Amino acid sequence: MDKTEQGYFAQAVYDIVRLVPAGRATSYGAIARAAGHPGHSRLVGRIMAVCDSAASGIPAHRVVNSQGVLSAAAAFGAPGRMRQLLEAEGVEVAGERIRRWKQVFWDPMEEL
DNA sequence: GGCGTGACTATGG
DNA sequence: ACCATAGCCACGC
Repeated sequence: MDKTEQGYFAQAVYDIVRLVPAGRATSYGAIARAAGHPGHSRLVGRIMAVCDSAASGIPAHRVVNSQGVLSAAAAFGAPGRMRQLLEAEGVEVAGERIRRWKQVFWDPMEEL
């Protein structure tokens, strides 16, 4: 995957994240698949790490790992910030994990 | 080019 | 439910 292709991929990733409804969340792997690049979940993570959600308006807090764990928590400045954003939308979080993950999970593929 | 690293995932104990 | 292992892929040194 060359630099240019990654640019388009990054755009696709951001577009998909913007579609995630408040109160729901999706995973890196699900996004990678929906963007047409299964197997690039780590790349999705790297892309999200530089998205600057505060300035871009991208709801990055609605992206967690395949188990519903807030693996990106450390990137939201103050500890507990990501969790706070989720709970403000009605998502219950126990420790670092989203409760009733199976129900909260939102699959981008089902919206196409 | 080798090697460690990371906002990942699936599988097995 | 928790931990280890093994694929995975792009980056930086």
